[in-house]
Amino acid sequence: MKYAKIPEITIHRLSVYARHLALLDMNNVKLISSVNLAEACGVNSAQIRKDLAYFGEFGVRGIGYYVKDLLFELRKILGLNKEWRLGLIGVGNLGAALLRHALFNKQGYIFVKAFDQDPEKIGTTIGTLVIDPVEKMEDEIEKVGIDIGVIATQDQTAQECADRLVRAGVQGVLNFAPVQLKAPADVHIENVDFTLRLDALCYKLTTD
Amino acid sequence: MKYAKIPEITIHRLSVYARHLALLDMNNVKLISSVNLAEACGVNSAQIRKDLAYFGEFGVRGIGYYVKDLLFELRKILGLNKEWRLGLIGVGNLGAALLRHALFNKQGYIFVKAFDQDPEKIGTTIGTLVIDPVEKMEDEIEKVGIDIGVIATQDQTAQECADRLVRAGVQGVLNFAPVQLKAPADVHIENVDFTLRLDALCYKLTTD
DNA sequence: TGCTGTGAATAGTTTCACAGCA
DNA sequence: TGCTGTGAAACTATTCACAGCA
Repeated sequence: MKYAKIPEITIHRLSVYARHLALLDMNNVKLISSVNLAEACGVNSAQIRKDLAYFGEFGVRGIGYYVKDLLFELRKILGLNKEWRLGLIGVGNLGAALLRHALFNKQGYIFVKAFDQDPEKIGTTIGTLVIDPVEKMEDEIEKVGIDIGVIATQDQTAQECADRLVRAGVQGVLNFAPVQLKAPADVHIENVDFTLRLDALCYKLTTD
Repeated sequence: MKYAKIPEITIHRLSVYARHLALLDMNNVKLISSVNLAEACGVNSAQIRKDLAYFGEFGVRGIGYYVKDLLFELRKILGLNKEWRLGLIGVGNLGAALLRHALFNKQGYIFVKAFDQDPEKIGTTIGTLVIDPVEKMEDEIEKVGIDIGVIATQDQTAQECADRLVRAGVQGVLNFAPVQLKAPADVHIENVDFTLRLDALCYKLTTD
């Protein structure tokens, strides 16, 4: 399935396409052309065709793409055709909000563990999850198994958490702390950093 | 100050550099070379020098960059040398977490308004902010003035909120809803979309 | 000497334009 | 006819390599 090195940005766009296709599918749209999909996703239509071409031929010439089929293929490419087990580190404002966020469960993402260092929080429940002490992180992860660690701690503790996740054998990290985490090359880190986005907005608002 | 069209990605990196410089400054580091800063930020040193070259010459040959000076310049370039007034739309789990998030106030970002449609929430207080009804959005924004609207509503209402913000004259939008918002060209939209990041993680974990 | 600033070379990405096929 | 798939062209971004200067 993976012929060449796929650009990261292509993967991000596939995810956007998949999202829009899911919407179309929900509205019972059966067929879409690259031009229409491109318009909805804010890209050039050749872009979409090129992105898809990395992985195969999913369209029908003269017709377009069958929404359900393409959605299925994209979800398979992205690896979304399975359930992903998440572990949350840091149940502060943001962490708790993530736990309660409906979108996760809807999309095949499921939080199976939550850790915090605050004795006041340990043992309390959010949704159906009991908050465990960070000290038990390695043991608990070993026990239940998680695919992705979600770091939502204070900036200063983020690196330490990442190290513990790595030690526990976790290979994927979603990091909400605005710090540059260091980890071995085989560990994948994605940063969600809204302060960077805010800064970019300020730049644009300042210059134009 | 703005000679040519600056790539968006350069702006993002400047923000990362600024963050690291702030850290260095806090630790009383006076001087840093592009090689050292590059290492800390995970980029090539020529990249840093090129990024800076868009805006001027900030270094000293044979020496490097004075941390305080460069930080000051970067903050000026990004427009962070003023206070930015934010308005929150949607005080759900995520919205409330953002309001309580310390980082914002620390960095010159300040929430001055919060709106929600839920009658149960309207009139209640989070921190020092009273939650206003969405219906009053245009009036209230006119009254107090905000620079950036932060959308943290349900996906289905995000576009409507964006439209109202635009009508109220807001030119910057930080959107947390995983939808592609439409707005006039002079309105700047930045998306914070952690589901896209999660999808990218899944792809990487699936393929390697 | 040891750094920055930058032209030139390289690498990567997007768009065009059209052949090929249902 | 009207779309996809794709080679080629255009554009953009990154890295190299070194001149220039404190």
